[in-house]
Amino acid sequence: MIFELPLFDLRICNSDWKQIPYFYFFNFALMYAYAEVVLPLKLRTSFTYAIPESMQAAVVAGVRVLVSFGANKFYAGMVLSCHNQAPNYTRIKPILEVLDQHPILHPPQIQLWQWMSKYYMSNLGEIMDAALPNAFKLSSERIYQIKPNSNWQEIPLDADAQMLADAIASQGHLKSKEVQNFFEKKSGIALLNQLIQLGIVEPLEEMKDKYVAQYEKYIVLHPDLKNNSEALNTVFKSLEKKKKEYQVLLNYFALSKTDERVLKSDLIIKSEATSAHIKSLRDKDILIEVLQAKDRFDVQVPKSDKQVVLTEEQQTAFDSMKQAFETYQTVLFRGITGSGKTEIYIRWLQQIFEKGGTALLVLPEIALTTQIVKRLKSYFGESMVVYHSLVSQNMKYEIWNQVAQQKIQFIVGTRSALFLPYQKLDAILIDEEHDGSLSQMEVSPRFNGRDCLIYLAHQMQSKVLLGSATPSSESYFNVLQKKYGYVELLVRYQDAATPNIHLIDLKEREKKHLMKSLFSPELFQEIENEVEQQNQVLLFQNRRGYAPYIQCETCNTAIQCDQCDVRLTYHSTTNMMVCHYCSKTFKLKNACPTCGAQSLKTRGAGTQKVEEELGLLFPQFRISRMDADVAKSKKRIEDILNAFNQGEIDVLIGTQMISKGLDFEKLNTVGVLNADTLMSFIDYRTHEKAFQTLMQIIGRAGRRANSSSNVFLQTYHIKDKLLDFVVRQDWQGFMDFELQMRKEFIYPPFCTFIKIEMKHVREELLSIYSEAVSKKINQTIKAIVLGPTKPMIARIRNQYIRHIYIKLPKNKDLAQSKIQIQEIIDKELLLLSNKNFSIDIFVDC
DNA sequence: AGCACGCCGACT
DNA sequence: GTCGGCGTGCTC
Repeated sequence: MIFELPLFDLRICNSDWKQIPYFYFFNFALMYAYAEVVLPLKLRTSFTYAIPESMQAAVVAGVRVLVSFGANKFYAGMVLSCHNQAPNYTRIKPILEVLDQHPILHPPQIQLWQWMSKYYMSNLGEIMDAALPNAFKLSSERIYQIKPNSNWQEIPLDADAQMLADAIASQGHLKSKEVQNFFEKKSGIALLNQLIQLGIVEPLEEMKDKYVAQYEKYIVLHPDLKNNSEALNTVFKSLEKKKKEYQVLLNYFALSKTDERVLKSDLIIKSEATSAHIKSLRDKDILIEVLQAKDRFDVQVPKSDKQVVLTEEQQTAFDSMKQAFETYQTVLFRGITGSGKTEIYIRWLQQIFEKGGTALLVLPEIALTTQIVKRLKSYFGESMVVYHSLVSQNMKYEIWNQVAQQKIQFIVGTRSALFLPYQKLDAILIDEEHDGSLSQMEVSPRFNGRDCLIYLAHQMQSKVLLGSATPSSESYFNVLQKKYGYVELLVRYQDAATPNIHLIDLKEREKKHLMKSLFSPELFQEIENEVEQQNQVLLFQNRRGYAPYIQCETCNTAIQCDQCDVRLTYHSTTNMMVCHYCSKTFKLKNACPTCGAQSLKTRGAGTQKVEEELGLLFPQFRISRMDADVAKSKKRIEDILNAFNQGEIDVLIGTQMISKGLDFEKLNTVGVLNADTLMSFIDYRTHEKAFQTLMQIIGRAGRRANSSSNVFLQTYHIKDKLLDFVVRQDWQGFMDFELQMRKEFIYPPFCTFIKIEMKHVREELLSIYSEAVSKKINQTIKAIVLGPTKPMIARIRNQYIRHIYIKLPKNKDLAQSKIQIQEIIDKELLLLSNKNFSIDIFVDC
């Protein structure tokens, strides 16, 4: 015996010694026969692939591999682990190619994905899809092309087949979808099969990069004209008769002050020109067009060593935060609006970086927080990297790789930044930790980003700072449970006055006929006074459109969407009725569809109506509106905010969108036209969200020192306890009350709350299935099971909906219970003839 | 998810 | 009689 054999586990080699490669004995630690691979599909399991000998060294957890899947698909999958546990099926495909030289995930991410998959009952494939930038995603697509060397032109074909063959030949190739839709009415598949059988066309799997670089057109002044005022003068003179082109050139100079590259679309909009005008200028060698990949938005500020100066109160808060971190890994920091939370973040970050540490700062939707990004950039300059949904795919790819190689010290990002491949983070700061934009609710995987980050922090032993003016009930509960440390900062920076809050009883004002349209006399008066003093007003109405519904005065029916159980919203800008749930639009009718009477009336008020009514009352005011309809582009949002900032708007009307991050000097008055729309009970979180939103809106007013500011809350429910807490700005009181209610009625954080949403086009089938699942869960699991219930909106896009709610006790059985629930859902589905159910599971949302 | 395979209505 | 509709099951 010359060398020692490593310990050998007989279970893992299928007791067939011949199968073990000889080098197995020499390099035991590196030799694995199989890899667990996640594919970017909605499948519940990972898949086992064989690792070819030649790839032994290259296939490790965290690299992407190219694999074949099914009859003829190829995907880039992610290796989760390598092992020698032979699966109990025979057909094991080999990995075809290793796509990454170095892992693009580290152990904390692999752990996180697996935790998320279990905790949120979602598929690993979906998590992978959500986590990776598109540049890392590859999949094959079936295409059809003319067989090389085919003598198809000599084969007689009927007219349609000939047309299809010609199309394929001229296009090079067609996709299945394109073939299907090739002929107006009938499908082209049959003809395609004919062509394949005749040996004219062959199917092929084309690997396609899902990532398409986003290019944008920029306009630059022709180099000959740069710094050549003489030539420029001549050019301007030559354009005297071409007014539009003259305009365009003028606007180019206006826009190019900060950057010589001006976005073509900006220039066109600003000059109210067309691309023809620009083309004309290009032809005259005055402007040139450049194509460039979309940049990350770069705030060009040089790095400085400037120190933050903390006020006495801020310093105290900072010190107690540091102290709290001695005991706790996570600290909740409650800093009221305008108290200067950012200064404290900056100071802490500076201390971390001085020691060579790394940090992640997560902010809500970055679009509205450019101000904070600019400020951070002025402190951290180039060492700070911004990562959010608007960053180009190119840049995301690059940032991802740099993080994986630990080259980045400081990331500022939105929710998606939590997936970056950190190996170690010293600090994770989550600003507005209560904010909804931290969780992904719309599509699976549905997760709470804050909770994922806390899990991640646990993996990496990072300190976590949760900041908010109105912390969430979950985080506050953790403070009460002594799981988190707690720090407050309740003094406004520079003694800015706290706004006065006026509750206004709409019932009473209406009874006395005091209302001026949608405005109480108090709010009306205040708007008038403020604008006259050149101050600005923000009006909040939580509904977009003109009227939330249209009702017939004769038969009292409201007009509904034909595929959802939802009343249609009337939009005055387009003169259409819109379903806010499926986005279907309808022409406005004169007569009631139910009784035929011509007595349709708009009911309620959306932002468009507020805008119109206000315009009628104050025709001289400059009024603007910001809601999802206006703000379809980031540019549009910025334009409105800039205009408001520069005092070009007197009154801004908006939905939730305007409740966040707006800090304006001259904004002293905020009006909430109907606070009740926030409070109509939808789920157990409604009150908490309403409280947070109202507090946030209040925070918009009076961020300037030495001036009194006013907030008007109009409501029909003047006695509502929630409004009482809002008026007193009593977060603590509200939370204590809310937690008491949650405890009494057993809601989170006193249980784990799971919602199962089931949909089907046939209501009877849905009832049968949902009843069965509910009953089974009730029998099998120790939990409170509610439902199935018909939700308030019981049908969307022709699909009927049922909800089952499960309150699981927070104990050791939790993970097991979730598995059981999933099993029941699957098993009951197998018992049914029709399986076209859509089932969505929400955990903790 | 996507795609192949399989069983029933409206057409040549 | 077929074509092609969708409903069902499988993918390492």
